[in-house]
Amino acid sequence: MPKRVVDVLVPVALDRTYSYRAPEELALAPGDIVSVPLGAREATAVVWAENPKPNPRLDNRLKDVEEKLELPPLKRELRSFVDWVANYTVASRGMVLRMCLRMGEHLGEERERVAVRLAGATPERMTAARARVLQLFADGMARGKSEAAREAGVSLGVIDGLIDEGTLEAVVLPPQPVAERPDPDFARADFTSDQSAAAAALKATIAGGGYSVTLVDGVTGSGKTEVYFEAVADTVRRGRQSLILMPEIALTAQFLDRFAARFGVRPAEWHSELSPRRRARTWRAVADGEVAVVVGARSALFLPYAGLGLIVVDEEHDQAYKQEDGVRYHARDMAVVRGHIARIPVVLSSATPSLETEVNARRGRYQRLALPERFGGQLMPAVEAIDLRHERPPPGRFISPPLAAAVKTALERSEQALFFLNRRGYAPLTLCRSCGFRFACPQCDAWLVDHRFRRQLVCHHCGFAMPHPAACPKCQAANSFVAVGPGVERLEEEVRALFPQARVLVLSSDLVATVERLRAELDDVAAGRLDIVIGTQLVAKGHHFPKLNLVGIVDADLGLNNGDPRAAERTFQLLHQVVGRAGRDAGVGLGLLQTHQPEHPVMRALIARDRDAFYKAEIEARERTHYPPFGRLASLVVSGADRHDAQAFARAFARAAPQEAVRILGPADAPLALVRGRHRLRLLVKAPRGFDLSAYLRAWLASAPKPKGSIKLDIDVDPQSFL
DNA sequence: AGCACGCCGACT
DNA sequence: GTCGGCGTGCTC
Repeated sequence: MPKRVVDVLVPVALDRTYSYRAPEELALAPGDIVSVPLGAREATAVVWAENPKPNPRLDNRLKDVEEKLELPPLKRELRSFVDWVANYTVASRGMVLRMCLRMGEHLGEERERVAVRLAGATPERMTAARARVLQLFADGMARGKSEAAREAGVSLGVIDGLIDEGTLEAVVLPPQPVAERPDPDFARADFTSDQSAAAAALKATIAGGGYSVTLVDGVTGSGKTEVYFEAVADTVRRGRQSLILMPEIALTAQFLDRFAARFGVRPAEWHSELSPRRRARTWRAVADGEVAVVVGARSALFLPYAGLGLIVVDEEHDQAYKQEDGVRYHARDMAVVRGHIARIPVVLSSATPSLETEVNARRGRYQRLALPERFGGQLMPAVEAIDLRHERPPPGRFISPPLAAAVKTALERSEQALFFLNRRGYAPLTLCRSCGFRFACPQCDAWLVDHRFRRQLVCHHCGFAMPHPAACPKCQAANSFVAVGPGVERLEEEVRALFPQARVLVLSSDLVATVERLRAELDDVAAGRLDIVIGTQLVAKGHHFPKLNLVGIVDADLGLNNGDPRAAERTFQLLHQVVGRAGRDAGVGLGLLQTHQPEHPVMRALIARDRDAFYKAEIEARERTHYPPFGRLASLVVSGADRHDAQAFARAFARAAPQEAVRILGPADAPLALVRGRHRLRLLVKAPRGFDLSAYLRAWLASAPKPKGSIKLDIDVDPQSFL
């Protein structure tokens, strides 16, 4: 009697399942997590299906399933989701499964947590630092070492010294639970009538528990979060799990505290910076259903929830939801898919919805809950343009006289001002005044950005960096370099010259030493210990600055003219968000946009505070050009070490395209034709709305030549970025 | 994605 | 003579 055979999906770059013999004693069923031999190694894999009729040609090649792991099986809901995502993104099912199994080293012992507490003996020598530590520990509580050092405001050395003296002792703590049970009734929200109405409507929508998509649409400060917290509370009451997706997890300490203020405890976190052990424990706790609420970055969408009951996508328009390497998926879109498969409600939240979501809401496919007012009666900031064609900054400067005057006034009123410039470093281009030489990256199609703080010229695409040379590499001229264009570091020089008395902080991702340090700096701003903040995108997100009343956008046109079909949408969303930082507690704020094109629909909509006008114009433009969501796109990027090989392959590949209702553009040089020493060509597939692009691409791949050697083909269904 | 197998350069 | 570079191809 031949053994039973099961088909197993292994988490490697394979689309197919492999068949294995199933030893009777393992009693395997679909979803079981197993260990199987794969080539020379062992792989943790998942039983995908029973195989009643194994291929006879495989008879003598079949291996046995090694063991069934002591883990909850993957539910059918998650398995269907894996199949769906793989099919849609044209990725292998194995690679999608891998995202679900990213649990790190789930086996092995729990590492001991060591804390310190008061042991009794007073130290022989008393110092001010030691006194602060003793005062902190006077309550008899045990604390983590670094935590204690931070709270007492001393270095770790002081704590260690006290342990050596026997004043403090180290104790082993029980493992910290992944998350405590949130209490849905911990704190009642104090709602405005708008919020109450929205919360009631949302609760009514999700009461049935079935699939639905709701857009919570409201400006920053209108209380969207508190409204969807009510949906989370109801989901907790029903004993189901909630997932809150966030674009950036590193910066959400404030968010976690807000959650704790409503539910009494912090939620479980899931993001790339979790330690392997914490990751493993969280994975397990999610799978066991011990965790009620997960707040996570996009990868949290692939966790094996025991009983998922709600998905919230916060800031649903954020670009960070698109995974740009490996399996290229959009977490917001896939959240809707998972919600559909799991038959649960999905909540999207945004002040500036993506065009896709806005169109779905207008068509009634998504329910819209509008929160038109700011919480506490604050008004949205006034927005004005500064026309750079008439109001020119002095030569080599970037702050126009009216913007400088407005900042001066704000400072005189003891208010804070923010300069927003979405460009890191000192200057985006350096050239030689005597011969015209420009510093370019040797392996990318990009200029090197001058980073004076790091004393380097840096490529923002591959990370290449070189010291700033003393003389021109081409004509040997000394002291002949000119910095062209502004970056935040250069802006800082200008700001310090204009406002020598002001306390200035530059916030830029490359200047962030640690997340802790950044949080401290953000707290300094919030507490009013700084007067002027100069920031990149980093300041647009997630942090509340109560004393900030003026926002100056140094280059509102930046990012508008790069040929990206989503440029207008992105610029609108970003500028809207940044301008919204102004005047959150201190009366009416002001946003000033320095622009060369005040007539542009983006600027006009921002100035008129007429969001609808922007959506109307942009929807019309997309409809006319058949761009998403009124048509579908896929991008195929061919790259290779040799330009001619890459070009030859791209052409041969294009010739193999099946003839259907699609238009194929290219191959043409990709917008960044050279990255990390690889030449890139792009094919763009434009298809009508509702066209099955994935099936088309799969058919194409099957009949087209396969990439060989260094040639690589990257497929991106629904591309977000055109760079 | 790993990992082995395989065929050409600088070392014990 | 071998160690090892990473190109190619397979994994039930």
